[in-house]
Amino acid sequence: MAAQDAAQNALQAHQTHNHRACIEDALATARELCAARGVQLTPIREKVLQIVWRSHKPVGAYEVLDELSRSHKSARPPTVYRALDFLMGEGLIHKIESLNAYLGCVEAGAPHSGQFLICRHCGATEEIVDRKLETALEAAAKRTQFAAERKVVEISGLCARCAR
Amino acid sequence: MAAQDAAQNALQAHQTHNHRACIEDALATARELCAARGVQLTPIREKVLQIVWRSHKPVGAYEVLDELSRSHKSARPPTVYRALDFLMGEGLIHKIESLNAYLGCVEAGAPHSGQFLICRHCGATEEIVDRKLETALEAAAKRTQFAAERKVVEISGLCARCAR
DNA sequence: TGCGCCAATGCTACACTATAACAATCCGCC
DNA sequence: GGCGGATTGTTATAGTGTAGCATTGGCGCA
Repeated sequence: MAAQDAAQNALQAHQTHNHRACIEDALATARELCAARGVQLTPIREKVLQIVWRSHKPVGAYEVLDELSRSHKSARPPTVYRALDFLMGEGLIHKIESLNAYLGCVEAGAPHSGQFLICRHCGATEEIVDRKLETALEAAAKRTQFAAERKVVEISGLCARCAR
Repeated sequence: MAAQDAAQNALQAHQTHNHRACIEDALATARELCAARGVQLTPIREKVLQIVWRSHKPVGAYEVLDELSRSHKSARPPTVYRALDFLMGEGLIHKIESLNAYLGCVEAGAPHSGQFLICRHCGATEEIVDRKLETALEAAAKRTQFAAERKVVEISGLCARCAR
């Protein structure tokens, strides 16, 4: 079954690393970063960050809400969007515009717009940091004296595993 | 007033070229292309294309619907989305993911994902065709054996006029 | 002529994504 | 104790997009 294969691929992708550690790293980094900046990583915000990090697939806001509701019964859409906005503001997560979904940032702390490879089959999304691509973006903007602020780069297709 | 200035800038941007001709070119190209491909550029589809081309700002689907309703009273959301889907399928318009809005394609006929410079002040959005950027995108994907299909590149910031 | 097919449109309802606006609470500080 | 700012609670609603089935209209063909 194709859907099963896709799920399997995503699962294997997760198994190629210790995802529990992956989440813990992200949370630890977030705690340090927030402490250093004097902003509050409240329980709700931390929980939302954890939910977003549960997989390497972008997660929709209402999916976050469903999950968050288990521990915070009073959670409503604004609860989630506020937390997501905070986390984006601190550079801890990214929004994937072409999916209206959110993904943990692998370079938390370094302010940047992300660049993403999104597999349309298994959903796994990888954030890449490509200096040449960054340079090309800057150059393209500069060519028309455009002052770039945010750069959205989202490449959809098939990941190596799903393409075989 | 800032909003007035922005509107003024967008207006001037339009005045730097003959936008009426601009629209007519787009419609003529679309007609030729559809005829050559044996697909139907129906009145609704043509009207939607014209509405999208009314400005160089991305237009929301419901904005299109409002406008379309004047000539087609029975128009409903599906009417608009079907037309937009058709036009995207034929490469006549692009969707700007970060705005959930649609923009006429300046390179109709040549299949491509667009690259866009979006001014957050006046809203004017320019489609650029940057070969180096394209190459950098391909290279970035290839690096992880990712089979790229669609590439979303949307740079937000301030256009030269609004940055002054 | 009448039938069947297919593309396009009509139409209702609904799902999903996101925000406005105001109230309540908590907590540190004077 | 009370003030002020940040956070969360709460209700309602705005904005974006699709499912699903009915209807129409043109075109080929028996």
